[in-house]
Amino acid sequence: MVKSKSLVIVESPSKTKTLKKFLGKDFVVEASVGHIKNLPDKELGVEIGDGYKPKYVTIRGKGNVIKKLKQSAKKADAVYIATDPDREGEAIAWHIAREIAKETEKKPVHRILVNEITKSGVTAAMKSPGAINEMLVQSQQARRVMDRLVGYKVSPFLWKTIYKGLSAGRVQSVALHLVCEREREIQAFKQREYWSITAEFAIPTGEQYHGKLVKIAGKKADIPDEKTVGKYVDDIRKQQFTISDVTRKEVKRNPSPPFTTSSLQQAASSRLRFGTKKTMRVAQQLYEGVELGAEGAVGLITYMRTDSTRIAPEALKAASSFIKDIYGAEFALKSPRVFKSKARAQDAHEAIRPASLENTPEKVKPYLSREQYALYELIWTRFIASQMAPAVLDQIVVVTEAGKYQFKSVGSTYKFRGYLQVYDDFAAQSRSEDEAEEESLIPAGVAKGVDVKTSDVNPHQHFTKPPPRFTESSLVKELDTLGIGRPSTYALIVSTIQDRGYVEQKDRRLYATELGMDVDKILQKYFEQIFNVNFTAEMEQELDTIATGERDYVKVLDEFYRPFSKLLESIDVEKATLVEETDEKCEKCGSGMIIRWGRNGKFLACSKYPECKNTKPLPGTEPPALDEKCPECGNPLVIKQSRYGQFIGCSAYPECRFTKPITLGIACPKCNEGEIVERKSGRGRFFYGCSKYPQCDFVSWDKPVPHACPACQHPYLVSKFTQRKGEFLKCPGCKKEFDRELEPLDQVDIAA
DNA sequence: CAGTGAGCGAGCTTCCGCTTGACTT
Repeated sequence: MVKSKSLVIVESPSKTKTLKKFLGKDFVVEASVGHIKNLPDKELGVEIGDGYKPKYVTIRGKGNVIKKLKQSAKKADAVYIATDPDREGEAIAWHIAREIAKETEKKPVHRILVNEITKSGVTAAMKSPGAINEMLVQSQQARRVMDRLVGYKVSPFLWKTIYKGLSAGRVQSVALHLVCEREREIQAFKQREYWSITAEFAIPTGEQYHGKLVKIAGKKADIPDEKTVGKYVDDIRKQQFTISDVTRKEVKRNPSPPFTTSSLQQAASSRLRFGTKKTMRVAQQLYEGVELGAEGAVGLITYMRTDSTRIAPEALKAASSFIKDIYGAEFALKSPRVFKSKARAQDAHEAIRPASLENTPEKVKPYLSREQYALYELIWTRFIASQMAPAVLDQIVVVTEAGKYQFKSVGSTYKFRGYLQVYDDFAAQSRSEDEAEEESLIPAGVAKGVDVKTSDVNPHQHFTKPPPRFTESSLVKELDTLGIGRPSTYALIVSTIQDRGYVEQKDRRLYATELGMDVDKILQKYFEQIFNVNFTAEMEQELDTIATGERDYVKVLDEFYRPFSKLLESIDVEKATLVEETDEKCEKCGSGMIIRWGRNGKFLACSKYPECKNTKPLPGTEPPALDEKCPECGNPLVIKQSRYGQFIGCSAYPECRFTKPITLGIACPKCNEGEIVERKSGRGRFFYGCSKYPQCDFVSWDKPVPHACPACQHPYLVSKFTQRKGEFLKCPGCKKEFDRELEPLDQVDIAA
C-alpha cells in the first residue's frame, strides 16, 4: 500500500513545478489553469428576480482539468487549495471546492494563501491553513454579475442604435472614452505662441555660463510675441548684470520601484519598442522557463501579472549581497528600500523580478532569443537598481540680475552615480516639461556679488503643444492609475477597442475612429454615470463592503441594478438611433435619405424604412477606382466588398458583371502561370491559393509576402504566427525564419 | 481549406477576469 499524499491546487501550471520542489514527496501539485466555471456566453445567465443568482457553466476546454482534479482529490488524504490570494483566486477556490466536494467528503479541504513562491512563503502558508472566505467569494460574484449586466444590457442598445456586433463594457467603454476625450482636446486645442530669452554671461576671467530669463519685475516672464521679445532683448543688452545669488546643494535621486505589469509595459514600450501584447508574451516565456543547457527549463522571472511592488525578504537579501559583491558596499543600502504599491493593489503576487540572482543576464544570454534577453535585462537592472543607493548630484543655482530682469542658471554634476550605474531612469523621471531646466556647467569663479558681462542674448520662439495621443502603454498607465482593469487584462483592453474598430493605431499612437467617436458619444449621452472614470472606484468600494460583511450581495446589486434597469426602460430607442439628415432624395419614393452605420461603414438609407428599403453608398465613400480598366467594357475597376471578403469588380455594375479576385503580386510557385490570391474558407479563415484553380490546386494557410528570401533568394516569404514567437516571416524554400525587419530570428527560439 | 461574391435594412452578436493551448496543412 502506497502512502497517500496531500493534494495542492494552484492556478498556474508553471507554479506546480516550483511548488513540488518546495513541498517534497508527500505532495501532489495540480493546476486549475485559471477559472474553471463562468457565466454562459449565449445568455445573460443571471436570475435577476431570484437574488441575482448566477448560472455557472464549465468553461469550454476545462472539463478535463476538472476531471483530473477530481481524480487527484479522490486519491489524496487532504486537499490544500492554493489559488492566488485575491478576490478572483478566492472565487476559483470556491468553484474548485464545489467540484471536488464528492471526492473530499471525508477529508479536510484547506484554503491556503501563498504570497510568495519562495521556500519560506510556501512553508508559512502551509502552517496556517484556513477556510474559504465566503464573503470574499460573494464580492467576486457581485463583480462578475455587475460586469455581465452592464455588458449584456448595453451592447444590445448599441446594436439597435448603431449596428449589430458592437460592444460596451465597464472597462472597454471607459478606455474608449479616454481616447475620445483626448481626441476632442486635441481638436479643440488652440496653439499659442510664446517666447523665451537666454543669455551667455562672462565673469571677469572670461569664462562663460548660460542663463535663462525667469522673471521680469518680480513676475514670471511671459512673453507673447516677437515685438515684445525684441524690446526686452534690446533692453537687456544695455544692462549691467551682477550675480545676486549662488546656492549650492546636494540633491539625491531615488530609483524607480521594481516592475508591475503596467510599468513593465511602459518601459518595454519606450525602451524596446514592444507592444503590450509582445511584452506579455515574452515575459510569459521568461516566467515559464527557458532551457539553460544541462539545468533543464528554469523560470527566470517571478509572475508577470501583478499590481504590487512588494519583494520577498529572500530576494531583498540576495540583492543586497549581490550589489555589495559586484558594485561595492557604497552602492548597497543599509536596510532594504520599501516601495508603496498603489492604493488599491490586490497584492497577490510580488513585483516582477529575476527569480534567482544566480542567473545574470550575461550568463543566460546564450540561451535566450534577442527579445527574451532584452526584456530580462530590463527586469534585472530595474530590480537591482531599485535596491541600490541613491544617485547624488552637486547642484548649483545661480541668479544673475540687472534692473527688473532676473536670469537663472542651474548646473549639476554627479558626485555619486549610485543606482544610475545600472538603470538610468533619470531622464524619464524629470520629464515634466515645465520643470525641465536647462542644465549647464557653471565655472568655478562664479560667486555672489560678481559683476558679469552679457554676450549673446537670444530670443527663442515656442508654441504650446496639444496633449499627446495615447500609446498602448500610456493608456494602460492611465487605466492602471484609475484602478480600471487588471494586470491580466491590460493588453486585452487595448486590443478589444481596436478589434471593434473604435480605435486605430498609427505610428504607435491611438486614434479614435469616426465609429469610436460615435459610440462614445451615444454611450456618454445615455450612460454617463456608468462609463466614467469613477464608476469602477465606487464599485470597488461597494465590493469591499460585501467582503467585510458590512453589506449584502443582493443589496449591493439591487442598488446598482434598479436605477440601471429603469434607465434602460426609459430610453426611446427610435430617438436614440444615430442618424444624420441629408439633402439627398430617395429616387424610389421621393422621401429624404439619412446616413446610417452599417457593418462596412456609413451608407445612405431611405428615411421611410421599413416601407422603402432603398439604400446607396454615401457619396465620397465609394471605393476608389483602380488604375486598371475593365477588360470587357473599359470602365475603371474598383475594390468591392462581399460577405466572402474583398474582390475586384467593374465600376459599371450591374451593366457589366466582370469580376476577378485580388492577387498578391506573387506568381504561383506550383504552376508559375497563376498568381496567389487571398480567399476565405467556409469557417471564415483566410487561406492562399492559385488564381488558376481548379487547373492548379496550390494552397497554403500562410500569407505570402512579396519579399525575396535574404538567405536563399526564394521569390517570396510567408507570414506566420505562433504563441511563442508572435508574428514572423519564414522562407518556404530554406525554412529560415526572420522578423518583420527581415533580421534572422535566433535559432535558440526556434528550438524552444 | 475553394469557385462564389454586388451590402449594410435581421439570423444570435455582447461583458471582465483567471489561465494556457495546438485537428496542422
